[in-house]
Formats: sequence, structure tokens, C-alpha cells
Amino acid sequence: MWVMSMVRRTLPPLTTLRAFEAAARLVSFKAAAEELRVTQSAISHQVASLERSLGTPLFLRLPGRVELNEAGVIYFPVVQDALDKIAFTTDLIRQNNAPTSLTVQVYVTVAVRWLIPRLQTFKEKFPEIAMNLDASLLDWEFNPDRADVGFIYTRAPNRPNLTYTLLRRERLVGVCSPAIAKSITGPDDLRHFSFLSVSGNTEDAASWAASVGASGLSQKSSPLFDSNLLAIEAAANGQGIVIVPEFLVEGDVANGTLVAPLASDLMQPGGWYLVHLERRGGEKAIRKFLQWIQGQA
Amino acid sequence: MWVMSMVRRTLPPLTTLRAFEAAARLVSFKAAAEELRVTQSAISHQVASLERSLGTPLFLRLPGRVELNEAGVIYFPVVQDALDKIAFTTDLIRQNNAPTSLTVQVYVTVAVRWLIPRLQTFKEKFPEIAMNLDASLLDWEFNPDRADVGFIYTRAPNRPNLTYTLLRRERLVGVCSPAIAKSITGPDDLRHFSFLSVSGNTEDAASWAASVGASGLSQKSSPLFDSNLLAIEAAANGQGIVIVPEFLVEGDVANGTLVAPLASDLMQPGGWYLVHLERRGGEKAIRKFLQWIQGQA
DNA sequence: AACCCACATGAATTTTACTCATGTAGACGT
DNA sequence: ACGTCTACATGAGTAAAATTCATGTGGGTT
Repeated sequence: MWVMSMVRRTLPPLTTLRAFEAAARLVSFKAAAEELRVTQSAISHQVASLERSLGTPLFLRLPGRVELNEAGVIYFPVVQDALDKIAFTTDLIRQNNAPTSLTVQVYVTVAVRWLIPRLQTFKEKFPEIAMNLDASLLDWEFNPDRADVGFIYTRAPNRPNLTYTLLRRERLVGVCSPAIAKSITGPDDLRHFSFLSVSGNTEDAASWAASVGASGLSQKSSPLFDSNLLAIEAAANGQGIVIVPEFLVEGDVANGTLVAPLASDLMQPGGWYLVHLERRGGEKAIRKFLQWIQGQA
Repeated sequence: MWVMSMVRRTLPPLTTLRAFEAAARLVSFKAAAEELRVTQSAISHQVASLERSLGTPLFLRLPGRVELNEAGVIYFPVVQDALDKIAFTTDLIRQNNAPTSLTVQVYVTVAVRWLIPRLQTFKEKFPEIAMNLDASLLDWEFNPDRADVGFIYTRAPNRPNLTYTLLRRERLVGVCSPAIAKSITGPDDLRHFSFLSVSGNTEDAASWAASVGASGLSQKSSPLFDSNLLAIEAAANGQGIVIVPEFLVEGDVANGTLVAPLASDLMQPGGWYLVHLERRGGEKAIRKFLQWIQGQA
């Protein structure tokens, strides 16, 4: 090591290495200039400066183009590898101290009914992190271009380059208003009431009814909502029964706004996950959010 | 690779890395300044600049000293390794284009009688290399502090950290003036003449005489010279017979200045080598000289 | 011949690296 | 408590390097 540190006295002007690496990789000073957002002249000067420092050319100047010469072919991979590693670690360290904001992609129902009521505890625990919610009525996949993490439901946690952390598997419950609940003493009573359907989850009602022993459902037309949020509100207003993941209505059931007249052990076939880009797994904000949400589940 | 080159956009100011690495290694801005031959203030500014670029401190500032913090501990080995590799390869390339001069250590006799007459061909082939000869009358070992390469004779080519390349194993010949040669028709005639001795090679005469079948040598006092060069001149002037490696008198025998009256197959027990520091084996000038001298042998 | 392309070159300008002078915060000894 | 020393921090000024701008050079193509 001591021997090696003696060698360090012969470092070239380090700034020139950036220009050299880009020009060598792209085999073009012009392209390197574009990539580094400087003029072609800057690249030319920098490469020339490096060559003077080394005492040898690194490129063959051909008409209208350049090629690495023998020395350049030796130097390029070493410089590239070194700069790559520095850049990678630089990025790692920057990310760890990164953005004090975190954008979470979440279903609107989950946002309103579960996450937002709990945000205060996150805020108290991690006051340095500003939380942004990216919510929508639609049932969609995690989009890493728009959000840092996603809190989603999926049956197939297997998209490439994403890390899925299972938070909970959720039971489906059938809930309705207290008034309707009074008239439901057994599975056979279900035929008298409407099931409030949500687009994308239209089979839940049939599966749930079967799980509680009901042999037939009402022939009445089922209202169709575009989110659980609205369907849940309609149920609370006595318009029927909605089948939803239990955690979304825990509060309502606890305070009597909604009633689950019949018990069921029917689980959702998928799971609720926190998902993020694999390569961002080390980021502090993401790790903190994951830690926190695991504590909430 | 493409992914990685995208990451390169986040390189820090590269010059700052040199200051950081030295300060981290020496755990002292003051020591780093001394090593890099700048002021303490320069180191402080550079480290601060890097820390701003990264968005985090890299050192804990303690009273009268510094310590790497968590981020610094991560960053230091990566940066050190990268700079080491760049420095090493930089040095390699610089050496390959190094010195356009080459100092060759060589016995004076070899210089005068063999190497100098051939220097022109080397000069013509490698005009960019200036040849310096380090010659002496004394019989010595290769000294890497004084010369880049040595052309020496040795029986034991095994000193550590040196590379020996065998050029030739040499036959010993007994030569004398044409006048003396006329009187030598067989081994028995040798007793009438003096052998011209060189300090350090006093056994050569006896060995050679035995190899040609001579049963006894002259009892006359043998003149003692301190180099083959002088002994060869004395032989040419009719003062006796000198036993020397054949290549040193090839020219004289060819033009009749000296005669080898009796043939012998006696080889020198050692060999003639080109020798240099092992670690300098890649240097162009040394490699070129080796290539050339092998062609002369 | 005219035009285009890509690198080279030198002067001028901008930015970064470094110095100088001083500040800050201990640590130590009297 | 005070004085002295050490090592890092800070800001203004200076020196050096990076970059731009304008133009040159040498093909290649039509």
C-alpha cells in the first residue's frame, strides 16, 4: 500500500479523464461534447492536455474521426472502470442523503381510509420526510416514473427490476348499514339486497356469498362504482352490501357506521405489497417508509 | 454498460477526490496538505467542496483532528482504489513513452571492441533513443541505480528483482600476434611463450592450455593486466598469448591482426546476459535494446 | 469549385484551485 | 484564569485550469 501511495504522485489532471473517457467510449469528440454538454473545442483541449501530461497521444486523428491508439486502448478500460465506480458510489451516497420527500403511489380508497389517517404518526417519526401521495381512482400497476414507492395489491409480485415486500394478506368482508344488517340473520337473507359492485372486482360478491353459504343472489341490477371508496359510502347510506378488504372498513365497523352481518374466511387471492425499484432499495427515505408501514400492518 | 454510463452524469468534481483520499488515508488535513504540497486551507476547501457536491459531510470534525464518518468510510476505499488504478496505469503509459535515453552498463573491453562498433546500427534503427554507456575497467555487478540495463558476464544470474536474458555462451580463444603464431605448431610450443593474464581471470590460461593438450606452461613470469582491453593490445604487439572470450577478438582474427593458432572447445563457465530491474521490463527503451542486442548476438 | 464534417488552435472569458490572513475550538501547562 | 499551541474553518484575493469563441486544417462528396 505504501508503495502504491508513492505512485499516486503521478496522477494526471483528473478533470481531463472525464473528457477522455467519453471521447473514447463514443469514438468521437463531437459526441463526447454533446454528452458532457460542453463544446467540441473543450474536449479537444482536455484530451490534448491529458496527452501532454502522459507524454503520448491517446488517439489516432483520422480524417473526420478518431480512433484509440495503442496507449489509448490500454488506458481507456482502466479509466472507465475507475470513473464508473466513483460515480456509482457517489450516487449511492447522494441518494442516502437524498430528497427529503417521498412520493407514494396508492389506491385512492386506501389513501383516504387507511393511509391518510395514519400519516401523522409517520410525520412525527420522520419529520424530515415530506410525503407526497399519488392517488387515483383507477386500479393500476406501480409506476416508478411517477412515484418512489407503491402500496399496491397484486396477485403476481414479479415484474422485473422491482422489489416487492409483502405487508399483509387481507380477508374480504361484506359490510352494509346497520339498518340493512338488522334484516340479515342468515345467508338466505342476502337475496333481498343489492351488492354494490366495483369495476375490476365483480367476482368478489359471488365468491363471498358462496363462502358464507348463500345459495343464490338477488336478481336485482347491481350498481357499479369505479372505486371502493364510493361503494363503501353507498353501503353506509343503506344502498346495499359491498365486499371489500377488511382493513379498509375497520374503523367504520368499529364505530358502527358499517356492520359485517355475516362472517367469512375468504381471503383475497393476492397480497398487499410495498413495491419500489430494486436499485433504489438502499435509499433512506424508502427504507424508512417501509419500516414504518410494516409497523402499521 | 449503457446503464452505467448514464450514472456517470453524477461524477463529483474529480480534483477534489485527490484531497479527500489523502486526508482520509492520513486522517489529517495538515498531513494531506504536506503530502500534496499545498496549504491546509486548500485541503479544507477541496473537502468542503466535495461534501457540498455529495450533500453530506465525509468527516467528523473533532477538536484538533478529523475522523471519517459513515459516508466517508464507504467512499474512501472506492476512491482510493480508483485513484490507485489510474495512477498505476498512468505511470505505465508514461514509462512506455519514457526517457528517450538509455544507460547501458558494460565492461570497457566489450564497449570498445564490440558494442561501440555496432552502435550505429542501433542508432539507425532507434533514432529516438540516446545511448549512454557506463563503462569501467573493473569487473563488476550490474548496478540498477546507475544504469537502465547491463550487458554483463556472470555464472550466477540470480540476484533478486533482476531479469536476466541470456544472450550468448562464449568460447574462450587463445590469440597472439601473427609472428608468435608462426612458432606455434602444436601444444608443446606453448611453453616458450608468456600468457598475458587479466586480474580476475587468472585460471583461464591453465584451463585453455589443458583443453588444447598442452602438458605444461612457461615458467616465465606472466604480465598481469587490469583489463582484457590492454591484454589484447599487448598480444597484438607480440608480448604473448591472451585467453579471452571469442567475440571480443572476432574482428582482429578476421583481419589478421591476431591469430588463434590452436583450436579449443573450452566454453566460459558462465554466460553473457542482458540484465535489468524486473519491474522495468515493460519499458519500451529497454525492450527495444534487448530486441536489438539479441539480433547482434 | 462549393459545401460539409470533424478535429485543431489560439486568444479571450469564466470557473475552479489555491494562497493568505484570520477565526474558532479545544487541549495543555503554569 | 491565562497564555500558548494545534488543527481545522472561512472569506477575500490571486493564480491556474476549464471552457468558449472564432477560425484554421484536412479530408470527403457532389
